[in-house]
Amino acid sequence: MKINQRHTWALTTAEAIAIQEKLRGEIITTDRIQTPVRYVAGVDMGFEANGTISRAAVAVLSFPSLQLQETAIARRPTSFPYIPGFLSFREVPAVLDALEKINITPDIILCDGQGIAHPRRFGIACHLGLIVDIPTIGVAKSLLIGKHQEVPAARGSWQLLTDKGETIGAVLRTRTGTKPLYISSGHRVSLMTAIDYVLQCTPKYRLPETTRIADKLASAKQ
DNA sequence: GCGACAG
DNA sequence: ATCTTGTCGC
Repeated sequence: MKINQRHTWALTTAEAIAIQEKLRGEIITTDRIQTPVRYVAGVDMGFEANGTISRAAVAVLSFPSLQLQETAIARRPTSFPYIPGFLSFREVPAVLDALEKINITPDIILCDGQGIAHPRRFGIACHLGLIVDIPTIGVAKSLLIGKHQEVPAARGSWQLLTDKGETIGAVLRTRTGTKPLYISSGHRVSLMTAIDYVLQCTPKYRLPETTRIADKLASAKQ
């Protein structure tokens, strides 16, 4: 698929903050999804050589059948350190390389990390969604920011995630008795719709099938 | 100043 | 994320 970059990636944290604060205004948190949704993609990262090489993997699955359709892997030198709040500057460049190799344009992308559940409301799902202009959902395995009440143990249970009086996402139990996932709008997807798609993509395990497959690809070097 | 802190 | 074996539990 085609990709139109919005800015360069060799940045200081001060420049990164300026970009986040500028681009956050373009984020759409209501549904602007091409329906019916036929393809859902998952992206995940792996690192090699003490973290100096970034490896991104993309898996495109059919929806709602969740059958694997296409995969791609991309490698490139890591150019930004891991700093909480700036994950997209470290991971998005390699993810874009991998997405460029994909022939099927996904209708929705599930990202490994937060969407607007971020200190400046601009997590990796927002950043990626804005650049590729495809609906994105933030699916994080742990909390970055926000508070929430205890989530009941049953699959499908969820609680709102809030910060400074704002709703920024939801904490969702995708499998009974396992740790919940942190869901938030990336771009062009509302929170309720995000919860719905994440549940439809987790028929059996805690993590969405999309990210599970991308995860295997990103780990299985090659 | 003291914690918290996606992957 | 990554370094790493066996082990506890459904």
